[in-house]
Amino acid sequence: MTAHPSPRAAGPAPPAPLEAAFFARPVLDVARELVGCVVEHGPAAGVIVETEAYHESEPACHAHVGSTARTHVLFGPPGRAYVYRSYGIHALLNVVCEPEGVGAAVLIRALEPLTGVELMRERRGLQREEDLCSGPGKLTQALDVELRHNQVDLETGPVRLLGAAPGWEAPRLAVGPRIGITKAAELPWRFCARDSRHVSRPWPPGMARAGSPSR
DNA sequence: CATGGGATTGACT
DNA sequence: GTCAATCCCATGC
Repeated sequence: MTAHPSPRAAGPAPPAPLEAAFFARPVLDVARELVGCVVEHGPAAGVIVETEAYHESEPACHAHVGSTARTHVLFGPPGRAYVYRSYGIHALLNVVCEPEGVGAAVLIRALEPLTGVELMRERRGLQREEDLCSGPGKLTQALDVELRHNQVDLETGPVRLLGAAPGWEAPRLAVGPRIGITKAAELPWRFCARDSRHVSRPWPPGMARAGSPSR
């Protein structure tokens, strides 16, 4: 608006899109490190505060049955979206991981709203910020992610996955079993930002915790 | 071609 | 705490 824009006037530089090489690694590493990264669709974006890992070697993963019309994308190039309909109602967003040929993905389970919060409120029909993206079906509604985004390249968009948000470079994590599954339910493959009020479910008391996203 | 099972959510007892 | 809504798709006849 004025003649002397300061480099800091617009806030920190937005993170760059994550590249395919980031996702072409063990799915557990990617699931841990995605906490703190940003999902963006047009004007709406949020910081990932909860993920789960899925791998073809265990039966909770859709890729466990092999490559079918539904699971084909899971075996394809890393960094693409796998979006499927859950319980006939909700679209759930995953990122394909591991090298091409290996069926694996990270489920994005919850976000902390970052931009476009009013648009999220309209889409969700709710006001409380903690209710907008605190679940895998909620965040897709808030970001308008649908089945048409299946197989989208998350580096180029329109739905994009960006690097760590400012201040989220190494969030403390809580680790525990995945939610809502009956098979391989014992594996501790769920990763949450510790103490976040935007996770899909309150953290059960006495559950194992870990301090750092990696190493 | 018929059937059944979900990586959920919101409303209700 | 319980439960129904609703649709994609894997499986089996």
